Amino acid sequence: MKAVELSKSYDPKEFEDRIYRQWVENGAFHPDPDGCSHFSIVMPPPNVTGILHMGHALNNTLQDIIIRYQRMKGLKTLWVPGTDHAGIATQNVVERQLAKEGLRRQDLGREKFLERTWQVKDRHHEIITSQLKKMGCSCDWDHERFTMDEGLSRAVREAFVTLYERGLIYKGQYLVNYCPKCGTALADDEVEYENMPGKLYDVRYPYADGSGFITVATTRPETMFGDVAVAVNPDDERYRDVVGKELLLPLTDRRIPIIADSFVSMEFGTGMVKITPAHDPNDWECGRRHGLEAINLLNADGTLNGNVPQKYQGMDPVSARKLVVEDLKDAGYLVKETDHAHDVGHCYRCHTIVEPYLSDQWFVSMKGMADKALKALRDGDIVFYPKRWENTYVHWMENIRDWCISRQLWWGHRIPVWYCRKCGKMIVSRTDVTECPDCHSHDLEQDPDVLDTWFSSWLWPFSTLGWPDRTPDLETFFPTSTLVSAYDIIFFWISRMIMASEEFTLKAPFRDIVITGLVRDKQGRKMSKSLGNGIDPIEVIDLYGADAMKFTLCYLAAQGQDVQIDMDSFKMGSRFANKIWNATRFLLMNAEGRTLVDIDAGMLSVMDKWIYTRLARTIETIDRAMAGYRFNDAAQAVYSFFWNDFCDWYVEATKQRLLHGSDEEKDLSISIMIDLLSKSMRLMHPFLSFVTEEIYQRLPGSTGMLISQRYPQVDPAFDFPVEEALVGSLQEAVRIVRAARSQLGIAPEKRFGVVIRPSKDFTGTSLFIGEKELMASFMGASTLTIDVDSSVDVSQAYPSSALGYEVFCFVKEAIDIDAEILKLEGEIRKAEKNLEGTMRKLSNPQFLQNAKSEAVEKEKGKKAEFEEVIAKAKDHIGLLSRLK
RNA sequence: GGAGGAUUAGCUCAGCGGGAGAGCGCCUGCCUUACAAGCAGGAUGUCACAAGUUCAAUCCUUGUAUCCUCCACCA
Repeated sequence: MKAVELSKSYDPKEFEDRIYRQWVENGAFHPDPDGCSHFSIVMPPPNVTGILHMGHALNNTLQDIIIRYQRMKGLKTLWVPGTDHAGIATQNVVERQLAKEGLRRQDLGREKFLERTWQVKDRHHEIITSQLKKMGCSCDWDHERFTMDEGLSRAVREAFVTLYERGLIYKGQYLVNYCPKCGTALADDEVEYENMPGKLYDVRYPYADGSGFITVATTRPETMFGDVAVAVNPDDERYRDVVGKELLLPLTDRRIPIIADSFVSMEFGTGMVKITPAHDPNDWECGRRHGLEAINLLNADGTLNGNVPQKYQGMDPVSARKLVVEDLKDAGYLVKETDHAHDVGHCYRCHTIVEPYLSDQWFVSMKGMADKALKALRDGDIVFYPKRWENTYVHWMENIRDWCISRQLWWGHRIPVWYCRKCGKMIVSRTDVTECPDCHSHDLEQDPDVLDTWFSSWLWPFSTLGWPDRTPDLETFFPTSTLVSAYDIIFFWISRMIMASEEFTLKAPFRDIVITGLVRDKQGRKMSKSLGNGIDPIEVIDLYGADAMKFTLCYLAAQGQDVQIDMDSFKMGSRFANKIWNATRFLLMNAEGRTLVDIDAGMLSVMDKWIYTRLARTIETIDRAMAGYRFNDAAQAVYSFFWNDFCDWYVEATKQRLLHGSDEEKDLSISIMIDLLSKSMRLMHPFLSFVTEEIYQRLPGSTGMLISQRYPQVDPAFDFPVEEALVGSLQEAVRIVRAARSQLGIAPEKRFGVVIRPSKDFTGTSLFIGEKELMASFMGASTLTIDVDSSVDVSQAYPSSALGYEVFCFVKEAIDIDAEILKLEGEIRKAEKNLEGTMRKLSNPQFLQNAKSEAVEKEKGKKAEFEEVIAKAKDHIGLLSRLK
């Protein structure tokens, strides 16, 4: 057989792109039509505002691992990729560009602005998909979607109109969170609160009848022009008599009443609150309870409007506050100001201070949907990994508020509502409307607002599969199997997808919800553009390769925990990929000219049996880990199997046979190794996709692509637990001699005699005798004698002990006898202490009664073990003393 | 004000009822014809603190401390 040679050093650049192209060209990412059952994932669509960061890399790495694993398990797998139009965020990007040219979006007009935004979308989309490909994501590109493509736009309209028809969408004037910079309403959860220093102002409001004044406390004196009352707690003894009296609002001459409402805290401030319904959510509620008017003070750009005195008009609230405070002070109304830190809402996109703003908006009524979503969890239709996120989910669902879905933006799905300019009729429609059904006028105007981005992404798991049509894809792949997402969008996205799915399809959108941690830098800070501490996945790939990145992330991704990394972290994965490469290179070198033979269990040596058994245990570990989405456990299992078991022990043990054996031995040996290597490639493929594919295709006997091969399963004919344990003893003996050599400072090239003296009941004696040469070579021993009956005189040797046997090294000249005796005495003390603990347990009747029988047996075993250690150590001290 | 997470080797983190682990770093010795991105050996831990449950606690319960998230919010 002519073996293919691997290039001398591992260079992922040489093959990663080529392999990816090959996968795509061969349709390897398409669902296997013959797959037994389906397995599907929809990718959380990245925003087209930017490029992918490490969080995306982690997220998509884990999805790719799951998908590749399930695909190799023989399932019909589909991974749907796509991108999100990200309304506010993308519009902001374009507006920033325009600002650099000194333009506003209004200067371009809606149509031109959208054209430009589509260009930005296209550019970022291009980058994002190329990044996903570089990472090796095995998503089905034929299924790629965009939240504003034609099909998804239709789904959005369908959802909107259906909800409207069910009475779950309504329009009205409400107090909403409003970002003056973005010029749009925001949903409650799009507001981020930040603690900021501020002042609490005590302001006098005089009675209208001139009989004195009361004092209110406020952090926002500039909103006083919108005050419609002052409220006190009805149980507040201090103010019982003043309820119902009228006040004169300072700086104006408006009269407002004092009312009683139990939301007012008696402890805070003066116990008197100014009620400004148009500018505070609590006041809004209070105003509604008392039938009070709401006076809006703001323009759409966040400046003060005509409802405030002339001199403040057009100012922004912060500057107006200063001036109002000055004026109050001058007029003698300001009693005092105290420092008062409080949380101020900011826009999650542009970080401007958000104002409560009274405006006409569209809302979705959420309560009923939340109940269904809660039921889905209770019924076990959805399961969170890790489980603790269920609390967060339940808490949010139980406290849900109606969702403001209209945005005063241009980029997004236009609200499918038309108004007749002639008769004023409102038409909600799935299709574009050109004629009023009532008055037949053609003078119609579509609602200028667009929908919240999340109103399209909450449909993602089924809209991407063809909903509202009952497509074959929808029939086959919905509900999807698993969702992988970071915890920061549980509310925005995950919860809402569950609600939408239950509402529109009567099913949960996915069963398993895998919540990943966030990627942080080594200082534990979230990676962000503003901090400049982000790591670019592409830079990692350029430096170390996609496999190195993927494997490292997987290895570090303990379920739900944040991962802290820097550029150097990826060396770990890189070294591992390099190790795989070189091990393969060695085997292929030795495959040159050999004839591969079929392997059956009868041909196996004890080391062969051992490594096959290690493989079986590793497969089990990975299956268990993957079933529970414990990716780090799976990564650890493949790492230690391949590196520690396969390379360090098995390949080393087999080298003699491979390099110096007979032709038959060489043929058999290389055949087994190629088989193991091939299985290892399958085993590792989900975690290191490129390098395993590249290697697999060069292995003799390989057919097709690795990506489409079956995942290894435990083969009972190649599972030898007894031999596995015996080789464990053999390894221990080797370690003892190596350690003795190292600790006694004996040069590597120095060879010496070793005697192993097994105890009578040791089960490994015949194995040791059979593998004498192998052990001697591992130990660097010149001779190895294994002698149960102790006919060899060991009085001149350096003694060590293990469970079941003793090891004697003939290196008398190197021994520091006194130091060794001290060491042995230490060992005895330690063993005696351990023995004491064990004896305490064994003499405790409660332990014998209550503990599991395995625990008792183990304890008995330990007793014998400690006794053996002590006896041998004492014996060895005797031997060493005689050496003096 | 609620909820959750973290606290284990110098660093980053696994483990989570029955004798403390990994990677990196460090020390010692080796370029042993796959790999110096390597091989062999080694050192390092009151498993945050305090009580409790248990025959047995790094692991379960409660409390404390420090750090970090999220949610709610009294002007």
